[in-house]
Amino acid sequence: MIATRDLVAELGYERVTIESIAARAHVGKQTIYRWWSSKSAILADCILDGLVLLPQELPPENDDIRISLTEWLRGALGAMADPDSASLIRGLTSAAADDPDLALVLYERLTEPYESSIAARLEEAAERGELRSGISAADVIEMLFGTILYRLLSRLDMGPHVAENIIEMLFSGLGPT
Amino acid sequence: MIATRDLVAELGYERVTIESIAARAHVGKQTIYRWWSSKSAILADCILDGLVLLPQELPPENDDIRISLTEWLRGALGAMADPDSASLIRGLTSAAADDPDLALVLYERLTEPYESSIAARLEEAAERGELRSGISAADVIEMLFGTILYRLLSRLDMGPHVAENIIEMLFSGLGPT
Amino acid sequence: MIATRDLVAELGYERVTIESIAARAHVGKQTIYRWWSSKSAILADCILDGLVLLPQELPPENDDIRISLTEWLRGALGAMADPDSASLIRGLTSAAADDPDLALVLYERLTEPYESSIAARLEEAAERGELRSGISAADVIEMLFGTILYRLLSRLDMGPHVAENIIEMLFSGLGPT
Amino acid sequence: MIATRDLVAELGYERVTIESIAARAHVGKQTIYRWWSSKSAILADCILDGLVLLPQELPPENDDIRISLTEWLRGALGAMADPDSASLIRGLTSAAADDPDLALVLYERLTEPYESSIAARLEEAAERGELRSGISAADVIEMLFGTILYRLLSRLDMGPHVAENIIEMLFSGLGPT
DNA sequence: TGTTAACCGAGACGGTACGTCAGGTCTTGGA
DNA sequence: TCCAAGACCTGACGTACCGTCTCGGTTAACA
Repeated sequence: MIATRDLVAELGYERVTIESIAARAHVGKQTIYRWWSSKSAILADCILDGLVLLPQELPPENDDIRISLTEWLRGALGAMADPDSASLIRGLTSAAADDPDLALVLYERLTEPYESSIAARLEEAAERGELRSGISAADVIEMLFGTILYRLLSRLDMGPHVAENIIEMLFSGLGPT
Repeated sequence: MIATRDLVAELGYERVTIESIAARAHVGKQTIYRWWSSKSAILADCILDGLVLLPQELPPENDDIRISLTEWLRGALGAMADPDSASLIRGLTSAAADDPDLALVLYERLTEPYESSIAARLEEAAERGELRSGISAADVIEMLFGTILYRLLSRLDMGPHVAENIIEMLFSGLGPT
Repeated sequence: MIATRDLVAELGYERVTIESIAARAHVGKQTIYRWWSSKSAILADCILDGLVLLPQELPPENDDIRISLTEWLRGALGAMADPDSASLIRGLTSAAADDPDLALVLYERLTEPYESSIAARLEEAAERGELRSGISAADVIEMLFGTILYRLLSRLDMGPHVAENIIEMLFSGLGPT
Repeated sequence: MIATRDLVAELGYERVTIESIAARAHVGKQTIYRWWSSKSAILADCILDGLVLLPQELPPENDDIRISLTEWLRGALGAMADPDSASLIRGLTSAAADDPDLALVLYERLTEPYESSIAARLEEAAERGELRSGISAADVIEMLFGTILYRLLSRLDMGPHVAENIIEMLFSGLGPT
């Protein structure tokens, strides 16, 4: 529901009411309850329908994997610099914290498109010798998403240099050279 | 306020009402409003007063840094395996997503005790040759906390082997050996 | 609203709360506020709907006017001897003291049925030579109602002999014989 | 308490709170509760202390009793024409309707000063042949006060001609000449 | 084309919690 | 020692939304 997404972006999840959604959509409250059982369920469907924008696709395959990831992360962080997007994602976070079902939907929706794609990219890169072997795409995604989420909630800087730092640390590792 | 912390742990942040806090604390509602302006402000004070338990201290200095971090992470993840603690942290997350002021308090309270301690440990470790140089403690903390948070919200596994995987990846990095 | 009338009779106007009315009527508070703007407005509607009982009709026409009035007054005072009725009327008084609109409704509702009836009776009686001419029915009603009200508020005796005393004084006047 | 009288005059009885009285008088709330048990009790004392204006004393003895009463009633009604006084008396009425104790105090304070005085005047007048004998001062006072109260609550006219009508009816009686 | 059924906006309903106000009691710190 | 100042518990206020439940008016399918 477009009205829902817009209202969450405008006001934040907590401040959006079902009545306000109904009013904004020029729809009766009952019509909403006919299809969804809760506010978070509406959001879950917004996500499934792709109404909530997620970070863009990975850059094309022929790139260096490190550059690929850096650009992707830069794009994702950049999207979060937009106040409405940030507000929306914080709303989703709030909703997911309260509702395990929504959390599951959100998790799958967020990771699915990336997991297979990134897994393939990492594998190819490993074959090209750009990476060491034995790396789990899920772990990488988890770490990157977790970091974005943490910065988002902490209202930390989302500037472009941040992406480079993170990828640098991720690639080089902490161990001695 | 102890009543607040307990209720958030029991019911989740959203389901806690100011009235229920007042009733649990055998206190008038007005007394709460006299001292705090919102539910999240109470939570912020709970955090500042140390009523909300955070993961335990780092292990003793003489350990290998990698083992130190692994154990610390294992402990932190283990704490999140307790449903009440997990519920409390999810509540804090939800509150922080809605209230920038609380987010700031929470962020500072969470990172302060670790930042200096971990920074020192990392520095010593680097001197002992266990780490490469130029590593930002803040970045490490951010990545670890972000990962914990992400797993918590996604209801992912918090088992002990997870800590090892993460530290392994973090130390080795993604780059080719 | 029957619940309102009963509660006012039981507890007195000041001690009746909108919440208690809502609870007694098994109704949400908002439903009451949707239809009435204040407690006194509810009472005004009770009066207009005839839910509040007023003293009975005048006795039949063929009576002597003095006996008629005496009996009517005795009946009215007798009704006030019932604690619930007395409490209800005191409640109306309290409400009327606070709310001019209610006072108007109450005044009209109280006097209307009597004014025309008593006026006609007085006129007939004057024609029969039982009364001197030039008497205003409104003034008589005002004096009788005022006296009842005063006795009611002062918790003075409402016994049957009182009616006779009052009518005696009213008919004979204070002047020398 | 002067502060009370002023506040009642300014705001009306209903809108005056004990807290506002305390604040205006630069006095602690407890000090007020030490001496009075309720807002209406304070007002009762205000009346007793003559801070609240009540109808003036009867005119001097050498007047004709009928003129005396007419002037007294005119004065009383005139005082009620002042919105502040009327509001105050309505407040007392409301309080008396709810609180039998206050009603008693108020009744005694209101009638006492008049009863003995009017009783004596009526007796003298009867001796001078201005009145018929056997008249109860209490009944006269009750009727006059009742009428004033009724007009006050009904928001009826308090103009000077009203006094004359009432006294005329009271003296002449309803019976045939 | 006219009748009927499903749908849906609008919004009233019984509720819960909100944040505020005032009541009456209890504690305290300065005169 | 007294008392203003004001925190405290209580309970009612009037409002915002909740999720449920009728209402009419419109639309679409069938007669």
